Amino acid sequence: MSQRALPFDPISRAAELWEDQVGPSTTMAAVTSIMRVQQVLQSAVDAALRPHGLTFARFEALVLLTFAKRGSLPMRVMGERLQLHPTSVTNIVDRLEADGLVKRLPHPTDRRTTLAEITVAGRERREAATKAVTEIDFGLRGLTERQTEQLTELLAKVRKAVGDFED
Amino acid sequence: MSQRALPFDPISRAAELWEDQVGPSTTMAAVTSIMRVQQVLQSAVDAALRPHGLTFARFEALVLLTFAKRGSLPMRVMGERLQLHPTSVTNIVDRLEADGLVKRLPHPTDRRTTLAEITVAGRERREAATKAVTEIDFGLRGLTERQTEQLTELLAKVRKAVGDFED
DNA sequence: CCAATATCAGCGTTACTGATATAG
DNA sequence: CCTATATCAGTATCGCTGATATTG
Repeated sequence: MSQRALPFDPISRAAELWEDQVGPSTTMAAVTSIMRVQQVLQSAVDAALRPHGLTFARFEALVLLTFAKRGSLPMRVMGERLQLHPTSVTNIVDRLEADGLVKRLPHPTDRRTTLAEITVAGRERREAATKAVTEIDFGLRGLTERQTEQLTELLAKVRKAVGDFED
Repeated sequence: MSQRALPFDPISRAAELWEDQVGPSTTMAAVTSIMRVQQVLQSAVDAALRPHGLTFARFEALVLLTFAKRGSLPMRVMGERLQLHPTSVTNIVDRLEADGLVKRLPHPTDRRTTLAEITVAGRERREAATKAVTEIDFGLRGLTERQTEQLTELLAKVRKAVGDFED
């Protein structure tokens, strides 16, 4: 993150100037807002996870494996679900494996693919980490339950329109 | 970005499992959604800006300077407005200056501070880049004008609650 | 012969820490 | 003496490209 609070809303200010000098500002304001909030949430969550030796990306990977039937998934599938580049999956699993939270296993039938399986230590770490992030509400504040759901719904429209999923 | 569309909404799916096995999922779903959408927008915007030799961070810096009275601002102020770490400001201004889009100037009264001033080339580049990102609507799709405004409003609540600004 | 999976080396970007020089 | 501003060196994360080995 950084610095202190500004005495005005920088995005709203920028939107006014943009409207005057550039053009319609609705989209620009929304996009800038998402960028800013993401940054805030990311650093809040990372700070909460740091004592547990995890980043949000690694935490998400652990959660995904926790939910998997046998606690394991092909690395390709992990990348698909988490929207990660194949090399990023390799990197994240590397780090998790080095910490003993995940174990690489050969796929029973397809010898090209590698399974990542969460270990007992991984499940324990995931649980402690979950406690840490839920305690700070993932850094998200200022919204009612209803508004939080509204936000998720609006973002789902975007994700769908952008081809994140079909349904 | 990565890969193809999933046949289901991965966040909605994760929320169900989270609800069953972990706890309330409202906040988690919203935060994950923001992270995902930010990622999508970031890569869309960066792709549009790449031909212009800019990243979104550098583009934002150029826009900020465009709006400044004399086209210049102290680097500290830039960091404040853009919520950037001081070393990131140095880095970004370095790159912009190397491309001739910005020029460092001594502050007239306070000799500790350095001004970054946008050049004529910088203004031209900003304009071309603006065209590029507005043409793709900053990567934002699937929302009506009203919904886009709603999104901005919800995120403003968060930014305010989180101390991004006072007002 | 072609496609898929995972890895590796390497590059670019940004965030951060800690240290430093200069100036108020 | 203390604080503020900007920079530098160095580290970590992550995204991506291009290349490679292995397997289907």
